[in-house]
Amino acid sequence: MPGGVWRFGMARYNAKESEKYWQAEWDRRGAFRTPEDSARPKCYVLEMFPYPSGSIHMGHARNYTMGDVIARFRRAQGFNVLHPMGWDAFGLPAENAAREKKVDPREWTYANIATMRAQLKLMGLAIDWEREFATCDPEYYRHQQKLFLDFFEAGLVYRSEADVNWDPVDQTVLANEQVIDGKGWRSGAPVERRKLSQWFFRITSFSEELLAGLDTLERWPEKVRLMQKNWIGKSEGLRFSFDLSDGRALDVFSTRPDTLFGASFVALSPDHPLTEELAKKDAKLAAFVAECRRTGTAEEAIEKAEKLGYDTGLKAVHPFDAGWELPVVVANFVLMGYGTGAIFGCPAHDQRDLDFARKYKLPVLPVVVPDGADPKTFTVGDEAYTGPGHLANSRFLDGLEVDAAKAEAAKRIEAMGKGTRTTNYRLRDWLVSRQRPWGCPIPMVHCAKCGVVPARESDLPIRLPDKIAFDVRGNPLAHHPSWKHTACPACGGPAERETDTLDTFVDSSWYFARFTDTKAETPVSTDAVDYWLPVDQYIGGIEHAILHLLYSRFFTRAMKKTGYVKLDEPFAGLFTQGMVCHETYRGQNGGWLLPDEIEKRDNKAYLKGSDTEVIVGPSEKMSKSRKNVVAPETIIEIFGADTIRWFMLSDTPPERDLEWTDEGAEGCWRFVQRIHRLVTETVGLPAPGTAMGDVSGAGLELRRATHRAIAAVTDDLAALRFNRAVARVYELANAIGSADAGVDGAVRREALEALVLLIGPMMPHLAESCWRTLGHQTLVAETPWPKADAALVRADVLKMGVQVNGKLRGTIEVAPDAAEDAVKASALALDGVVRALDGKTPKRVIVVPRRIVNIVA
RNA sequence: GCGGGCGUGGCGGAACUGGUAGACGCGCUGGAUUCAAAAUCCAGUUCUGGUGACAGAGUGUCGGUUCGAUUCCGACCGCCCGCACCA
Repeated sequence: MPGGVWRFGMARYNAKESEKYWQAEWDRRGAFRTPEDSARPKCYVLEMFPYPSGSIHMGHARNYTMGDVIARFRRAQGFNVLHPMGWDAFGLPAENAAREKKVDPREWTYANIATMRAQLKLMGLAIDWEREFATCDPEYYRHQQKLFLDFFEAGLVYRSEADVNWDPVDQTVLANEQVIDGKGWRSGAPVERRKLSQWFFRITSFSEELLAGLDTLERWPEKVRLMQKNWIGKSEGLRFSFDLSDGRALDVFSTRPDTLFGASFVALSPDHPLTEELAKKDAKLAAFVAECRRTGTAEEAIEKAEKLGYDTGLKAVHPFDAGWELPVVVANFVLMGYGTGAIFGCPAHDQRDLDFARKYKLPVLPVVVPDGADPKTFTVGDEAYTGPGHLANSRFLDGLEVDAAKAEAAKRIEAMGKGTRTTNYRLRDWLVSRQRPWGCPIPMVHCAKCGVVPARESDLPIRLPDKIAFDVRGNPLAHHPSWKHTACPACGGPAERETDTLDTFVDSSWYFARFTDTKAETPVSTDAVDYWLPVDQYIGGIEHAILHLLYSRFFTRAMKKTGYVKLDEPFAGLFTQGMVCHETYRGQNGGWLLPDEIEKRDNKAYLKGSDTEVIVGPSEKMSKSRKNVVAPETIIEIFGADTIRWFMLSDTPPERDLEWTDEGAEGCWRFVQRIHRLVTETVGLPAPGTAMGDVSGAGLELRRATHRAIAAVTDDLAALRFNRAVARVYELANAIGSADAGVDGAVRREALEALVLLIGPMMPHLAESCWRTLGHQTLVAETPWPKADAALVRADVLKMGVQVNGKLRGTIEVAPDAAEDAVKASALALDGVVRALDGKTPKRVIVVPRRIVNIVA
C-alpha cells in the first residue's frame, strides 16, 4: 500500500504489512539512491556479489544483512554511501543445468537472477538497485574484453602451455571439483594431466608489490594477510646446477643450501623437460610418468599421494665433492611449477624428502643439530628436523648456525660459478583460459598467416553465440558450426576466434570498480573511480581469503598500469564472515532429512506427525547435500525480514560460524514484538522535541542507560561487533521496560527514540514504524545518528573487585578519583578479606586504579 | 601433505591493552495472569558440597611466565577454511 495511510497502535506488530509498506516508501522517496556531488565524505560498502544459483541462502542473508547495517549506519552518520548489488553470473552450474535439464544457460541464469533479486528485495536492503548488473551481460563483458586487450598491450597477458585435467572418455577438460578420486565425475574414467596452450595473466610481475601492499592493509584481518603472504611465498635461496653423469647440467633451487652435505638424492618433477626426454628412451619411466599424471592437477592430491620415485640411473655430482654421486630420481611430489622443477633431497631436514628416503631406503644424515643436542648421537626418526641449530657432518660448514651456513654454502657455489642466490616466489602466473562455453570470450583471433591477433576494439563485445549445443564432447564453443569463423583483424583473411573463455575469477576481479559508474562507455569512468574507490568496507566469506582477493589486488594494479585507476589496493577494509550452520538429521534408513520434515518433542526428534525417531547429527555448514537448510524466504514469510536480520546479527560474533535455530528465531520475533509494545504502550509522552527539566533519581538512571547504549552501539557498529550492539540494545530495552512509573515523559521519549534509531540499521522496517508511532513524519532512513552525552556515559561510582591471593573475596564501591590509600583501606576492611587473611599481615597490596585490588598474604 | 583459524554453563556467546569469568539472548525450573492455551509479566538458573552464610572447582588437555591468565608462551587433542579449473 504505497502512499497509503499508516495505522497507529496495532495490538500486534504486523511485520509483513509493515515491511511491504516501508519498502515501497523507501522506493518512492528514492531513499537509497547513491548521493553524488556533495561535500560529505564518501563510504563504499560492498558485499561479495552472489552466484545466481537459483535462491538466496542463509549465508547470503548473513552477508547482506551485515553490509546493510554498515551502509545504513554510515548513511545516518552523514556519509555519501555507495551500496550496490550485482551477479557473478558466469560459471559451471549454468552449464551443468544446460546439460542436465536441457535449458539455455542464459535463460537459466537470468531466471535465477529474477528470483533472487525478488528474494533480496524482501530483506529490505538499502541498495541502489539502479546500478545492478550481471557479469554475463554483454554490456559488462564487453569492457572486460577491452581490459584484456589493454593488459595484452601492456605485456601482462601471454600464451603458454599448462596442464589440465583431461577426461579421455568425455574428451573434455575437467575442473578440480569434477575430479573425484582421480576419476571424471561423469565418465568415471581415470583423469590424465595433459598440456594445452593457454592464456595467462602475468600476476608474478607484481609478486613483490602484492606482498609489500599487504602491510598497508590495516583494516584487513591479520589471518588473511598472513595467508596471502604465505601464498605468494617469497623465499630467498640458491639456484645452482648439478653436473650429471651424462655430461649435462641440472638446475635446482633450494632455500636450504646449508643442508647440502645431508643430500641423498636429486629429484626431478615428472613434468620436467629432462624427465620427458629420458622417458622417450625408457618405457618404464614413461609408464611411471603416466602413472603420476593420473593424480590430476590439484596440488592437494599430488601432495597427499604416496611418495613415489623412479631411479633414472643417472648420477649427479655433489657440487662440493667431485667424488660424491647422488642418484637422480623422478619423484611425484616435485612440482614443476615451483622453482626449477628439480630439487636435491635432504631427508633429515625436510619431511617429504624423509618420507621418500624411508620408502626407498636412502641415507638420512642429520646435518643440523638443535642446540643442546649432541651431534654424535642426534638422529632423525620419522620426523624431519626443520628447526634452528648448528651444522654438523658438513665439513667446512661444521659449527655454523643455519643462516651463516646458508650464506657460506651460497658464497662457495657462487665462487665456483655454479649458481646464484635468487629470490623465488611460490606464486604462479594466473591461468585464465577455460575450455567452457559459459564465460567471457577471450577477444583474440588465430590466423594461419598472422598468428595470434587481438580482436579489433570496434568488434567488441565478442558475444557468445545465441544457441549453444551441450550434447557434444569437448568445448561447445569450438564445435559451434559458425561462431569461431571470422576474418583476421590484421590481414582480413579467414581466421578462427579463440574458443577459450575467461576464468570467472576475472569477472569478479573488477566488478567493484564498475559499480562506481555502471553507465560508463569505458570500463570505468575516471571521476567515479577516483571518488568512490577504494571500497571502504568489503564483506564476504573466508573461503575467498586468497584467490579472489589476490586476483582483485592484481587487477587493480594492472588497471593502474593501463591508466584506469590511480590506486593499488581495491579494498581498504575487509571483513570475513563465518558460515551458517544447522543440525543435521537422518532417518532410520540413513538418508538425510530436511529440518522441515522433523519435529521435536521432549528433547528428541521425530519424523513429523509420527513416532519414528530421527538421528540428530552435529551442526554443519548448511548444504543441499546434507539437507540441513532453512530458506531465508520461509523465515521472512513467517516472521518477516527484521526477525531474520536480527537473528543474523545476534549472539555469534560475525567472523565465527553461526548456528541457525528455530528457537533463536522465535526469540528474535518476540523481541520485535516487545519493541513494538514498548513504543505503542507507553502513554503520556510529550510531543517530539519537548525539552526536559532537571532530571534525577530513576529518570537520571534511564538517561544514563540511554546514553551508555548510544555510545556502546555506535562503537560496536563501527567495529562490526554486531552481536555486542545487539546485547546493548537488549539492555536499553530492559532499562526502558523496567523504568519507574514516575519517570518524566520527555526522558522516556528520549530513551524510546534512541532505541528506535539504534535499531534503525538492524531492523529498519520496525524502526520506521515505531518512529511514525512516536509522532515523526520523517524516515529513520533520513534521520541522523543519535549522539551520546559524554557526561551521562561516565559512571559516578565504580565497583572494584577485591582479591586475596588472586581469589575474589568481595567488592567495594569507590569514587572514580578515589585516592589509593582510601581504596586500600576499604578493601582491607571487607568482611571477606578479614576472614581470608585469618589474622595474617598482607605482604603486599596491589591497587590497579578503577579495576582491581589484589592483597598478597 | 602444506598454509591459516577456532575451542568459555544445557546452547549461542560477553569479558576493552594481563585485572570481579559467564554481560545479553536461547532453553529450562518455579510463580502470576487465563475456563484453557498462546502471548505477557515476576523470580531463579556454571558445577560440587551446604537449609544457609559460605567453601571448593572451573574458560579443550597438560605444563610454564605473573601478585593475578579465557587473554601471554610451549606441547598435545578436536573441529573448520584454503591449496591455483566450485564460486
